[in-house]
This record gives sequence, structure tokens and C-alpha cells, in this order.
Amino acid sequence: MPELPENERQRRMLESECLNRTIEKAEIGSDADHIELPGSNSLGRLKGHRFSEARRHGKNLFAGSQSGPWIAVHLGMTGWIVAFDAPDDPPDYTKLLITFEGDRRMAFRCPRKLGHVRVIDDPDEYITQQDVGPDALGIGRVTFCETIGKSRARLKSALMDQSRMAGIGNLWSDEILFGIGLHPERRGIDLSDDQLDELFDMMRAKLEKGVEVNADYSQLPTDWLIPNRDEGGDCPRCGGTITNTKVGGRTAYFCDSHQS
DNA sequence: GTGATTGTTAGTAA
DNA sequence: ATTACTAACAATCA
Repeated sequence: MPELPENERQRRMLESECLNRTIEKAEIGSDADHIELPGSNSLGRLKGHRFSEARRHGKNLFAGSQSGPWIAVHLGMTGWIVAFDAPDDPPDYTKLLITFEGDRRMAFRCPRKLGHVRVIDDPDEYITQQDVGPDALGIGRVTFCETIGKSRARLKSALMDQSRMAGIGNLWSDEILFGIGLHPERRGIDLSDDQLDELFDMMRAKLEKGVEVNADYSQLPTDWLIPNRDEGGDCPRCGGTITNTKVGGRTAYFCDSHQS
């Protein structure tokens, strides 16, 4: 379940459960057809190394060390990483299984196979190669206002464009626009400087809260969109109705009253 | 059966 | 160059 807050939660999990243990084995799970995973040569490179650091950049996740190889993980729509101890069995849909010293194991599971894992040498170089913009919680106000303010694309699409900034997907883009009261089909180029400023602040506030509650939606304020993201429901903030439309091929939920 | 799903990419078109 | 639209990937659920 990965947008920026969900991905940060995964990063924390890796950090607390999977660092500083020597890798004994990295293997492909069963049912791993039609998904991009490292070949045996790449997997072999991991053996004997340790992950000393877990990083997040947008929806990308990295684990590795300065002198050793890194894994670059993208969770796709339904990917998830689980840490557990042998002899417990890996969960369903495990595509890649890493066994560390001391029975600790890390499973990359991915039911819909839309995620992937790669073995790389340098996360920074990888981010550049992949044309991924700055992390949405790392992008500066000036850069944000510039890239959104010059864009003729619809706001929702612009926020979700991983080359502009990385980490915002369907749910959180809706949440941000709901918070600021802008319709998802508005254009960045039509916003005033003040509106761009407020949008930047709103993006940070929403994502920071999402990170703070560790992407546990039950802990989000009840007047936010995500807990009320149902077609036809009442807007928790005004007398409006939650409705939806297609933007960029995704379903955009918004309040028909206070978002314009 | 139909349509939808927290993501990305390729192809096409304007 | 930028943006929009569609389909595709695959599994599952309402």
C-alpha cells in the first residue's frame, strides 16, 4: 500500500528490523513469474553484506550500505515487505526472500506483481536515472511553486507526476486538494502566488501527519477525506457531497461544495 | 459478469 | 515540449 507515508512506514520497518545483519541468502519466492526481480547474479552480490541504512525517496525504497550493493524496491499497488523470524514461513505472494544471520528474514510480497526489486550500486544515481523528482517532503517551496505554477496540467495529475516530485499518489493527492479546497481539475498555472504557497503548506501538512501516524488511516482526523472517501457520502467539513470524476485515468474523489 | 483498486509505462494523439 | 487518453500488467473484491 504505497504512497509516501506508507513507504516511510516501510522504511522505518526496514530500519528497525533488517539493518546490520549479515545476509546469508537471497532467493526468489514461488509464483514469481511476470514480475521484475533480480537475477541470480545480482542476488548473489548481496550475500555476505549488511544493510546499514534504509532510505525512502518518494515511492522508492532502498536498503544497503556505503561500500556494498543496495536493493531498490518499488511496491507497486499492493507490494509490502514483512520481517519475521525463521522457522516461520514466508507469507503468501512472497516474491523475494532474504535470510539474515540469526534467523531473521525479510519477505517482499506483491500479490498483483506491479512492484519490482532491483540490485543497484547507488540510490542517488538511480533516482537521477529514473527521472524521479525530489521527494515530496524534501522539495523546497520555491521549486514546488515553480513546477506547479507553470504547469497547465490538472492539479491532481501534476501532484502525482513523479518526475515533478515523488511520493504523491491517488489517495494523498485527493487529500491535499480536499484540504485546500481546490478542484482536482484546476490548473496550477491559474493559481495565484498565495494559492501556490498554501498548496505547498497543505501538501506538507497532510504528508507530515500521514508520516506521524505511520500511515494508519484510523488515526487520521475524522474530517479528512481519506476516512470519508466514499461516493455519495457527506463531506465531513461542509454540507457538500463526496463525488468523483476521472482525472488522468484515476478516480478523483472530492467534495462538490467546498472544492472549486 | 462488471467494474473498481494506494502504480507505472508504452503508444497515440492533439 | 507538454498534456490527455487508452491499454496493459495481475489479483481480488463488491
